[in-house]
Parts: sequence; structure tokens; C-alpha cells
Amino acid sequence: MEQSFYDQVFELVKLIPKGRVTSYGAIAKGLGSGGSARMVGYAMSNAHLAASPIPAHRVVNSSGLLTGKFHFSEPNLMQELLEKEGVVVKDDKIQNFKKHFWDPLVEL
DNA sequence: TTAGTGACCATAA
DNA sequence: ATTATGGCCACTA
Repeated sequence: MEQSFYDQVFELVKLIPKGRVTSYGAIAKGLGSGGSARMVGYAMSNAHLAASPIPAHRVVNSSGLLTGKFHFSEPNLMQELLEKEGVVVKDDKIQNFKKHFWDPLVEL
């Protein structure tokens, strides 16, 4: 069965532990695609169409910024979900990003 | 097939 | 600090 890059991204994102975050580039690298970070974000744009719920709020850019928050049903949702899981967000940016960072290459 | 696109990343000024 | 630019890869029309 052919699994599209999208599906691989979705699965990996679903594996992100609660209270942890990761970056698009890390996901791309974890999938072995290396520089296809843009594709990861592209996949997330279809995340709301996926069969399973995708915790896209746990995926941010390399700076820890919630770049994709406007793609959620409600822009505030992303930040709220993160704070709800114990992640501190200020001005659309995750505090202690490195501390909450979850690297699929290391943890997986 | 070609062209266009993007929730990125890194570098340069 | 911000703005601009190039590269990068997979998908869609």
C-alpha cells in the first residue's frame, strides 16, 4: 500500500508525546526526506482532512513560532492547546522551546 | 510534462 | 533586530 508523504507526516505527528513539540524540519528529517520541511507544512494544511485527528499544534517552525496557527479553525486554538498541555507560549512563540523539543530521530 | 505553490530553513545585507 | 533571496521537495492542475 502506498503511503504518501502526507500519511507519513501524519503518523509521525501523532506520535509526538503530550506536552512536547517538534519542528517541520525535524519531522522531514525523521522521515528521511531531509530538506522537505516545506512539504511537512503542506501536509499539515491537509491535516484537517485526514481520517485521524492530527495534533498539529505540536508542530512549529524551527524558531518555535506558531506559524500555522491561522490555519486552525480558530487561531487561538493552537496556543490554547499547547498551554493546556503545559507548554508556555508567549507572543506566538514557545518558551523553553529546546526543553519541549521532541526529536523523532532521538526519541524514536 | 511543465508550471505553480507552500503551516520551511538558512544565509546575507 | 528585520527584510530579502535562494534552495529545497512533494503535490496538484
